[in-house]
Amino acid sequence: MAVLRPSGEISSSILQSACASGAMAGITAGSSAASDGQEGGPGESAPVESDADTEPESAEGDKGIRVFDRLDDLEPESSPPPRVQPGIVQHAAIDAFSRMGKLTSIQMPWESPSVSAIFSDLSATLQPSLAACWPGNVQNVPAVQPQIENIKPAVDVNFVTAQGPVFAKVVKSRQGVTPQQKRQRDWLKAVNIWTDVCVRFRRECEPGLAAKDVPEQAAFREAVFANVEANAWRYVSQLKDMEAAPTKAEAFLSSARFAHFVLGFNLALVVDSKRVKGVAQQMFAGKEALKQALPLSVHQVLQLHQGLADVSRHLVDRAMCAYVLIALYGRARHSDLEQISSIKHDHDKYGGFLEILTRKHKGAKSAQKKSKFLPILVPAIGVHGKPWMHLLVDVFQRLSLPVDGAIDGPVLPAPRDSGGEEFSCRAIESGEVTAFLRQFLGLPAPVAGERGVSSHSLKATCLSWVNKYGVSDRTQTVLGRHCKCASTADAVYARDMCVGPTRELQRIIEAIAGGDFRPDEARSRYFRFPPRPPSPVAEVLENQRKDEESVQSAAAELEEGEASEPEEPFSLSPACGASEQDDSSSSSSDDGCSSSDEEDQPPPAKAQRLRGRAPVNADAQVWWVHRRSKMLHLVNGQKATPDEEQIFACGRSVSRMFRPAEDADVRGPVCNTCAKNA
DNA sequence: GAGCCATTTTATTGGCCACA
DNA sequence: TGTGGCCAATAAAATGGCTC
Repeated sequence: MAVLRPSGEISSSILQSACASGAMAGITAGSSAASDGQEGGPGESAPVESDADTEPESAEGDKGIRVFDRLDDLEPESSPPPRVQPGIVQHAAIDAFSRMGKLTSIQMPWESPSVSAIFSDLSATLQPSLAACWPGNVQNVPAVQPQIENIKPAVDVNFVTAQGPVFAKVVKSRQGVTPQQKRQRDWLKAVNIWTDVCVRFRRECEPGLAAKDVPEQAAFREAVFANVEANAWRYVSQLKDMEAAPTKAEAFLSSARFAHFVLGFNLALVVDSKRVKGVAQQMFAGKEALKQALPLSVHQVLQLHQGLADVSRHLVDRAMCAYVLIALYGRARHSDLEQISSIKHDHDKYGGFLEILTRKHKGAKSAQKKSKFLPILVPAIGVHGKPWMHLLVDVFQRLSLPVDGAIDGPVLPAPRDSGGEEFSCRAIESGEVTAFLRQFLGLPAPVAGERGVSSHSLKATCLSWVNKYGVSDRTQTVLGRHCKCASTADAVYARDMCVGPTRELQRIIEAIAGGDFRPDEARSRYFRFPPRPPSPVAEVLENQRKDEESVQSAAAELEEGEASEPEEPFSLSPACGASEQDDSSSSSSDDGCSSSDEEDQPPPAKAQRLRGRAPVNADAQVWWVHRRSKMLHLVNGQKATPDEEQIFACGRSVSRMFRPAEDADVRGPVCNTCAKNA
């Protein structure tokens, strides 16, 4: 009897029940990664329900829940199963079973047109008998349905199509589904599909278990499953001959691995097959070269600042400009801002940061990382040399959008109508941000094969600047918010760790504002020559600040005789933003503090390992070999500049661990990534 | 057939882990 | 510690279905 702890192992148990026997090896309860599948699913945050009143301990003494030991348990029983105590994961799995009869997306091999023609006379007996036949009390369990807001489509949108606010042209009319609800819906769907596969496999493919097994079906089963590796190889070979998408065979192998290692299908011959993997990799190597989103130019960022400050524009357009600037200066993915925890303001008209905390981000995969906040520090001074946070606060407050304290939702929800007075609970989507950027900046749609400017450009822009400016690898790594930076630090430490690099970014932004750094120019003209330190704008503002500080200090001494206190945080009142909008022509951050921060910084970390493709000149390819592993790597043999670091096509740097390959080396193993990128 | 929306497919990128 | 490989999350493009 499988006894399940209320930790969500029901999903694996059900799949185990569905899979265990014959062609499918059983899954060890409690060890299956399927139980980990709730990670990232709705079970991650929802508490497991308990019902101690109805759930006495099992005979084994485990306070678990007996759900289904075998699939046979799913057959109608004269007496209902003794106990059901579903938590959210259990609900999901039960709900998946309750929907089985509705699922038609999975086409079993014998249902394909060609094979079904052969077995057409068996259609009556091969009809999947998947009508739900669940124990009564299971049906009584309230299935977890996403509480989708406004099931009726929010089609109360009557967007202006001609001249009008940009957001009205790019924001789509969609159901108001929160990011959590969307995540839960996708998760349930995945559970449904895999459960469908498992149950139908067992019902119809295992000898003796099909409702009405017939000789023809058994023969077909034998033909298909007795030589599963050969069939898999024929399939991927066919994909290659058909010139299918380069990743399709790899995707097939990934599915086979999941089915084998997680669900317990006995597919070892497939996942270990050299020839299947070989064909998949040959196809994968045919992928087109990497085309990353273009970073925004300084001029385009200035346009966004202008849009935010332009009072003649629609408030929602200004809010979207502010959102884009937050993502840009915060080096945030669109998804990082989709479900934030809180916003904290720590800035004044001289600089500082907007601090956003989020727990839902791309790096949050392990349970440990999910428990940590990802701090996003946004510099308060823009490339126009002025503070801009007060405009953000002003616009958001006018729209009644939360901009301080706990948020627990998206930074910018999608407007519900063209009036921009109401907002849906759903977050603005990445596609809408991309469309807004292109519309607002007047950029044409990228030509086929190019990425152009997209929401990805927001994360890439500042990182491109710091890269061109030549800051340390550690600073780039922290600013890029790569998880390795926070892997050994708790949330508070990670937040403090970001301050120094973000100040460094602020100085780069000020250098751009002062004209000392021009990232959009050719490499040889990035920096002003001769250098002009410090910039007049920064100098004037610094003097202004010192003057004000001296006045405040003198006043404080006169009044209280106390030591000067820290500056007050930036006022969030609308009046503050409006009054200070125009009187500060430029600004700079506190360089004095940043220098001390630099001294406190730990020694630079080792260079970040680059991933993805590095450009390789087809006419100048040189193979190198790793001295120890004898693995061959490909490098572009022509440097753009003599001091340029050489990078392999796999993204690794050329080091003394490598040497140019000789004839004797060419039979050695080849780096798959280099081969793909060649 | 155009336009819109939802879904599916493909591409990108960072994390994690095994192994030498 | 360096290296290779796999997985997961996400973005964006492609596709399909529906309505007018």
